[in-house]
Amino acid sequence: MNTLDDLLKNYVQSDKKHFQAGDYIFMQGDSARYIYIVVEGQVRLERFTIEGRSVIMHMADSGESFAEASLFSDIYHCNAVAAVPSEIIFYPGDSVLDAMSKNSFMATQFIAVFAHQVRSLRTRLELRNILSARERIFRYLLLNASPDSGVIVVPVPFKQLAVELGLAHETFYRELAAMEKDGTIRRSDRSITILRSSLI
Amino acid sequence: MNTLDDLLKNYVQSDKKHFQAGDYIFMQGDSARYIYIVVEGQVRLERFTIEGRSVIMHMADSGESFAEASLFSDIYHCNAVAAVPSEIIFYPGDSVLDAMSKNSFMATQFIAVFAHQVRSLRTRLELRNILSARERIFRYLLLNASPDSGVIVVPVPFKQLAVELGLAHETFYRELAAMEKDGTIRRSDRSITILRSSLI
DNA sequence: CGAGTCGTTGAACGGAATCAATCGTCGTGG
DNA sequence: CCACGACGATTGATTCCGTTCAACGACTCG
Repeated sequence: MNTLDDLLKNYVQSDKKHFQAGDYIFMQGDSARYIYIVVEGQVRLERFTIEGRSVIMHMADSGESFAEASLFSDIYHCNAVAAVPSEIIFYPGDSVLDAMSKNSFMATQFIAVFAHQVRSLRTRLELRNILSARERIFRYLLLNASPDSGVIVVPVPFKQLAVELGLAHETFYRELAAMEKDGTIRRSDRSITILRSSLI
Repeated sequence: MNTLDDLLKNYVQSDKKHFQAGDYIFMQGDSARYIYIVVEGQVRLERFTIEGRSVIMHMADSGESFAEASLFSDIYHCNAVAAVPSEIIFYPGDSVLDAMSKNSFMATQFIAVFAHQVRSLRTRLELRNILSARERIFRYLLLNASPDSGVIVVPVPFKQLAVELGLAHETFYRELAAMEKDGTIRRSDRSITILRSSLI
């Protein structure tokens, strides 16, 4: 039970809808009614600023939820736009709040999901403080390796992992190749094994 | 009511303690009993990995909470070490859970705090995807400017803001000076005014 | 069998980190 | 009360390494 969707689907009725690339899911100032889950696709959250410029606040990928803060606000404070054709689930905010007030176990689970997410985001942010691509990748591997075997199974294409790590995919592949060459790791398809901690 | 401390102090009794730099607040594997708030100082959250290496997961600064996930775990999954002399508040996890189950309003507030934090972390992470220092700073300013006046009041030393933006402070000062010179912003002490959107 | 995407490697460029030095301010203690 | 140290703010010069552009092979899917 790591995602909001896993939790909410047990307690609250939802709706589902498809959006074309460029479609608005909601706009800044609209009354905040729903929490959303990206089933498939990608959603861009952007805020209008002075002079009509927009600034990207977040890109929600498939599996992620967004606009959770709408539970506690009357209006949305940003736009949500489908960046690619996307399948989106809607949970009515008032139903969610209602379920929480009636079911403290569900409320607790809700907090657990958020606490987990906060921890994960903090760690990702901390990784970005590491300048060296090599070191950043290596620390990521250390953090995600199974403690006993030192194996990491990457559930997504490496290209996407590079994005998550904030690296150009070319750099990522290059460093991975270098680390394999010097015996730091071993690769086979989607799994990586840490052999030794080259860098101290 | 934006922080856990603001919320919890109304419902749960806490304890306070001082730590010297290097002191352990808890260690990986200890039974998870408390949620913590950094009143003053800085705490390093680190995880031991294979071969006894440790990887930093997060640096908690003053005002921040940490180990919130301990509410839902039997043991801590990382070490917490005071990086500098620090003043730390403890909230017993079971008391917090108890308060939440008895008071659904408090539980809802708890979720609001987390939702806010998640949104904030996502935005910070998204900012880091911007390669150019100039653009990164400028987008930060746009996001944090008062919508009408375009004024940003920075509550911390610029040096610290540079850290939050993931830039060397020299780079930060340089770009700020350049932006002031070319008329993009105006500065006076701790407040910055956006004059025009130089970059499109 | 093409279109699209992942994976991979090479070469060149640019810009941010780094090292270094200086100034101003604030607090502190002798 | 002044000397000193600590730290923020600032600017200059240099280095380095990650991005970018480019090109190619492998593989999948329609």
